[in-house]
This record gives sequence, C-alpha cells and structure tokens, in this order.
Amino acid sequence: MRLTNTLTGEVDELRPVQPGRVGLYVCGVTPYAAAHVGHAMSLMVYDVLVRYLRWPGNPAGGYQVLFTSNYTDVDDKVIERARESGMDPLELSERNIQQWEQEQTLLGLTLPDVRPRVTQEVESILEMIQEIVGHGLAYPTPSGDVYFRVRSKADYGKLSHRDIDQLRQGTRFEPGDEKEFPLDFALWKAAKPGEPAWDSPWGKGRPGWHIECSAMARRYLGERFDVHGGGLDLVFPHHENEIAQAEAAAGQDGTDPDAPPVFADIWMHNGMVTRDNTKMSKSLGNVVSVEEALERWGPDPIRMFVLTSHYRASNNLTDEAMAAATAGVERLTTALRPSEDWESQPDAMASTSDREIDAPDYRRRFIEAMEDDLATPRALSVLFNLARAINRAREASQDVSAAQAELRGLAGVLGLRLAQPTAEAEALLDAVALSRLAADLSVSCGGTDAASTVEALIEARQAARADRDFARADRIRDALAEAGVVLEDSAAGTRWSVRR
RNA sequence: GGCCACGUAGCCAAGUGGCAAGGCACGGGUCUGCAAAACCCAGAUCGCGGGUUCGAUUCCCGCCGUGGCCUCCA
Repeated sequence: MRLTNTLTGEVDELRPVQPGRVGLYVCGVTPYAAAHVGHAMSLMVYDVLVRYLRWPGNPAGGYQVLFTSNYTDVDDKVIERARESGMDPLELSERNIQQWEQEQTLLGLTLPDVRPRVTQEVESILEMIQEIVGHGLAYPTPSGDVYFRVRSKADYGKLSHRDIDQLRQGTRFEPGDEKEFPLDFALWKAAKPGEPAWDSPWGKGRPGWHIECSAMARRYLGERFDVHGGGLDLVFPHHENEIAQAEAAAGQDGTDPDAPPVFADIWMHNGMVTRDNTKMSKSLGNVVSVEEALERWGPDPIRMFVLTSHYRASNNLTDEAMAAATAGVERLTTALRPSEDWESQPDAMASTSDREIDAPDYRRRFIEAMEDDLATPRALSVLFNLARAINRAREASQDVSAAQAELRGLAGVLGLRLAQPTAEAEALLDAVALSRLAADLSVSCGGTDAASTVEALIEARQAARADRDFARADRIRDALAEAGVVLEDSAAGTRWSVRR
C-alpha cells in the first residue's frame, strides 16, 4: 500500500518494520472540551486505514495492527478550562475522555488498542527527557523548566520543510525568557501554584506539550515504527518536535546521514474540516460537536461525507453536502435490500446468462483504489457502480445475493454499516402522534405501539386503493410521510421505512 | 511578509499528456392509479494568460482567487 509521506514529500510504499505487523500512532485529542466533527473526521480516516490494513482481503492478506492514540490529559488549555469552570483539571479531562470514547463507539470508530494518557506516563516521559539532556540536546533553566536545544539539531525542520532561519523570523524573546534560542521549546514545565505537578530531577512540574507523544509512541510501538498520523495543522510544530525529541533521545543530532532510522517511517496527515468554507473555531461559534452531528445526521452519513473526499484534502461541511451524503448512504442501503422486498423475484432460469455481476472485478478495483494512498473517493465510486449493477441485475430477475455480499463486505471495510431500517429507527417514531393520526383518519388498530399503528394505517390505505378511493389512500400516505414514515408500493406489497 | 496546498458541471468530489470517475440536486423517459424506489437518457471544452508538445485539464512560468501553517488546534 502506498501513502503520502509528509517527511519525504512523496507517496511511499508501506514496508512494515516487522513483516505482517503495522505499528500506528495517531495524535489524539487534548480533552479540554467535547470533541467536534474535525476530531471525528481525523479519527475516521485512521479508522478506515486500520480496517483496511486488518482486512484479510488486502494484498498483504491482512496485517496485525497495533493502533495507539494518546490523550494529552494535562496541558495549559485543560488547566485554563478547569480553572474557568472551577473544576479539577484531571476531572475535566476524565469527563471529556469518557464522552469522547462513547461517541467514538457511536460513530463506529475502532477504539485504539492502546490509549495512553500523559498523567499515567510521566515516568517514561521523564526518562526520555533525561536522555535528551544527557545527549546535550536539552537544558534545564534556573526556574526548573527544561528546553529542547533546537540549534543543536542540525536537521530540525525536515518534516515541515522549513529551516531554522526562516522560522526564526517573527519570533522573539519574551521578557524574562530563559530560552537560549527563541525556537527552543519546553520538554518540562516547572509547576505554578495550584497546577497538577509531578516530581522530577528539576523540581516539581509537568511535561511540555510535544514530549508525551514521542515517549508514548516509543514505549508502545518501539524506537522505530511504521505510520504516524494526525491533522495537517500538527505538522508544525508538534510533529516536527516529536521527531526532534525521538531522534535526540537516540543520540542523533542530525549530522550523521547514515544514522539508523528512528521513530515513524511514514508521516500521514489528514486535511481539516471547514464549516460553510470557514475553519471551525470557538470564536466564530461555528463548531459542530460530535454530539450534534450524530443527532442530526447519524454515523453512516458522517462517514460517507468524510470518505467522499480524499483524506489529505480539506472537507467542507455544509447542510447540502450532508444531505448528499445521506442520500448516498440510502442508495447503497437500498441495493442491499433482500430480494423478497422487490417485485421481481430471482428467476433460476434467468441467472444463467452471461450478464452475471463480476464481483471479483469490483473487489479488484476497490483494492486498487485503497492501495493508492487510501483513495476512498474512488473506492466509493466502485461501491456505487456495484450498487447500480445489483439494481440492474435485480430488474433482470437475476440472483444478486453474491454481489450483495460483496458490496456489504467492501462497505464494511470502509466502516459503513448500511443497516436496513429496523426497530431502532422505529423508536424514533412518536407512537402517540401516530395513533392520534389513525384516529383522525378513522382507522382502528390493535396495538398501541408505533409499528402496529403504521401497519394498520397501511392496511387501511390498501383497502382504500382496492376501492379505488385514491384520495383517501393518498391522504393516509401523506400523513404518514409527515410522521416520518415513507411508503413504497410494489407487487410484493407495501414496504415502509423511517426517514428523519 | 515567508513556506505549502488547492481552484474540474448548480453543489460535493475523483482522475489522466490523447474520447473528463462517482454522489447529490435539476430536466426528460420507463415502471406506477399517483408517488416512492429502481433503471435509461441528457448535462463540464477542467480559474485566467502565456510557454513546452503532434497534442495539456494533466508539465513549466505569470496572474487572480481560496485555504492551511509560521502562536494553541484533529
């Protein structure tokens, strides 16, 4: 599989350090607030990567993936937010992490295998800082901070493709700054009164922002691993610093071109989500939370929205785009309907023709797209082509069950559920409103639950149609539509489903 | 100001040096009592101006526009 590698600037072949196994690290959230759809999109990209890598159908026969993603559960922002709301910082983190993990499940995201937190990894973080200091690439200050010595790392800037001089422009020393150089960044921050703090050789304090990822990735994936992912906005300075720290800990100052590879082979970055063409930001008040997105659109449409653009491109969330994504999900779902629901039944005689669906060909094209830098838009178009082939074959009374199984399987690799409307959807219906509706239309029904009321109304409509009282039949159908129930007539009867 | 992306039909979005995927919306048609679903058909000279080439949407240069990063951010 090929992936765009920010480090090399090229699309590189994934060659796992250990054959058959892939170590993946993705920068997780800083849980100072509830997650928004940007976080969801990011994780969804790596979720699809993980699903595809693990899929036995891929050319490698399925990798064993160790998926690691962290929580930076203590940092400036967490502390600041906690202070504003009078909460304990770690309690605030904990609460947001709990909510986010619940939402990840609702979104159909594969939970990372390892989910380390800064507060539980301080020991390994301190270990790494000491190594870096030991190699002369970091220094403590009189106040008890420890800074990375950027100027001593010859290849600093190699990920974001910038040089130190260029970066230096626009920076300056703050008054009272103990840094040797403006670009130096904190590995360890001396504690201020009232802040969460841990003991260290330099006094009480807490880890700086970037060091936790270097330390955790090394601890769980080893000194060298395969893929590191995150948002495009993390390239600089976060990921740049992660590399610098990891290499510095290994004693590499960037002057030896033959130094063994350390840290991630491939750096993968996903684009940002914008809302109506504007970056989501708290100050603009246009942030869409995961909670809100799940409520409005549900997991499959959100996923469809994310997958219709390439992961590196930014993705503009609009109501229209979400409506299109929702309709797309329904199209695929409809193609998976059992044939009994259709008016034409499979005809044993018809399926012998040479027009049978070439399912392996669709699978081959799907794989080709996924292998090529996770080209989900192309993979999806293969799925839509397959859906059309299924619908067409079904109209020709052919048996499409094998093709449907293929479609379901491939959609599953992308994490799409494509569930037929079920009791779960029925729960959304308002049983009281429905029975009032039945009463208004003089329809009596046996049960009081939503489903049996709907059934009774459909029966009444069928009776009206039989009497050629189409005015009444249409009145019933319109009333049901208003209640969120959509009807479809066919020779096999009337089927109904719930639409939001 | 510096670095880096992107600009393809009404909207979203792939892709390629040689007839421009797919989805949504809209229009026409088949089916249907009417719908819905499904199927068929129609719809773009790929931001603008140069250059390279037998030939460019695809490569190069310039311009315009949008976005990201350079400070916290998925």
